[in-house]
Amino acid sequence: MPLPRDYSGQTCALARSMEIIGERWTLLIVRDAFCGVRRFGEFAAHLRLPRAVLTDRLTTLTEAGVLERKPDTGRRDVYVLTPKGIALWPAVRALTAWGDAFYGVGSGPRRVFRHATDDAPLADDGRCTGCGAPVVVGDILVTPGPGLAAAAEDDDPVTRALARPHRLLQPLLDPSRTPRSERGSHP
Amino acid sequence: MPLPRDYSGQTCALARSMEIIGERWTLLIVRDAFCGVRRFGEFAAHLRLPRAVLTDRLTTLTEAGVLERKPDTGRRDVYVLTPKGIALWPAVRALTAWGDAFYGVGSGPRRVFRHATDDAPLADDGRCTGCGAPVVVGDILVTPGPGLAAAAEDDDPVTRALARPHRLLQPLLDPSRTPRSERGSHP
DNA sequence: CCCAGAGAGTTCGGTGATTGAACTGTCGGC
DNA sequence: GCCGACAGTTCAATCACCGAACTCTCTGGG
Repeated sequence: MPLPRDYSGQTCALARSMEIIGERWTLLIVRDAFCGVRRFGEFAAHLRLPRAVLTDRLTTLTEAGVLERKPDTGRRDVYVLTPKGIALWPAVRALTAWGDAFYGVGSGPRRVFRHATDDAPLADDGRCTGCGAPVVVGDILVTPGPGLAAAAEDDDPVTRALARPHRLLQPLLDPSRTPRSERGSHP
Repeated sequence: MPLPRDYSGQTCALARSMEIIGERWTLLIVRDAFCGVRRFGEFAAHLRLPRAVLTDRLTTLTEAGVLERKPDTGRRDVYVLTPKGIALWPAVRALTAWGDAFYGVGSGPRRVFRHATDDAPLADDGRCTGCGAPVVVGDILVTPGPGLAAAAEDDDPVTRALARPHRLLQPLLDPSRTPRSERGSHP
C-alpha cells in the first residue's frame, strides 16, 4: 500500500523485493551503479530512458536505501550503492547469467566476471574458479567477453567505458579529472 | 523491438533478461510455478491479479519458452516450468533472500529452503549447509520460517498450501483428485 | 435433454505510468 | 555578463494496468 506499486497481501519475500526493484528500468539502473555509473547524466546517456523516469527511479531507490546521494568532488551529486544495494549483487549476477545463457550469441557471454586478485573467471554461483573462494563485489573485474559486439557509433562515453575492463563499484568516469575544456575536444 | 517492452540498444545481458521477466507480476508467476502452482485459476487465486494480465503473462512466458502449456489429467491445461524456466531459480532465490534480509520481520525469514535429502537449510549461495553440495531445484523443500504470518482468513487454498512444507516443482494441488462433489463441501 | 456451475479466458471503461520532446534553473568558466 | 553543460521539470499522447462484468465450453446431475 505505501509503495508506488504494491503487491499487497503477498506473504512472499520476493513480492517485497519486487516492490522496490521490480519497476521498469530500476534493475538496469542498479546494474549500472555496480559498474561505477554514478551521475544523472551518465545513467541517462547509457540507458536512454526518459529523464523524468530516471529522476523518479533515482529518488525511489534513494528513499529505499539502495542508493545514496552524496556530493561529488565537483558541483553535482553522485548516486552510489549502499550496502543494501550491494546486497543485490547475487540477483543481478544471476539474471545476467540467465540472459547470457539463453539470449547470448553463440560465441559466449558478453561480459566475463573475474576475480581481480587472480584473474580467474567466476562460476555461476559467484565463487572464483581459480581459488574457489566466494568473491566480494569490490574484487570483481568485468572484462569483455566473446559475445560483446564491437562498439558501434554509440557515441556516449559511458557505453564505451563499460566495454573496457573495469572493477565493480569503482567510478567509471571521473568528470572532475576531465574538465569541460578537455572533454569533447576530439571530433 | 520485437519484444513487448524492449530495452533496445543495451549490450547488457541483464537487459535481455528484463525484457522477458521484467514485467509486473511475471517473476511472481515464475515463483509460484516453482512452488507447484500450475493452473490458471491457482495463479489467479493466489496472486489476485487481473485475469487479463495473467492471460497475457502466461502467453508471453510460454512463447518465451519459460513455461510450457500441456494437457493435465483433467480437462484443463497446466503451465509448467521448462528447463529454461528452472534456470531462473538462482535469480528467484537471490531476490527472495534480499527481500527477507531487508524487509523481513525481526524473527527471521518467511520461508526456509532445505535440502530434501538431509533437511539442512540452504546457504545464500544455494548450497546445502549440511552436506555442502549444490542442491538441484527438485531437491529443495520449502518450509515455513519464523517470519511467516499465521494464515489469515485468506480463503484461497493456494495460499494455504504454500504455507505448508512442500517440495519445489511438485504439483501443489491436484484438482483431479478432489472433484467438485468433494471440494467446497465444508462451509 | 435441460440446467447449473466451474473454469478459463475476453471485453471494456476508467485510471495511472511511460514516453519523447521541449522547457527551466543553476553554476562555472571565459 | 554570457554561454554551455548539467540536472532536472512540464506536458500531451500513448500505453499498460485495473476491476468488474461478460462469454464460452465442458461436466455432472436430475
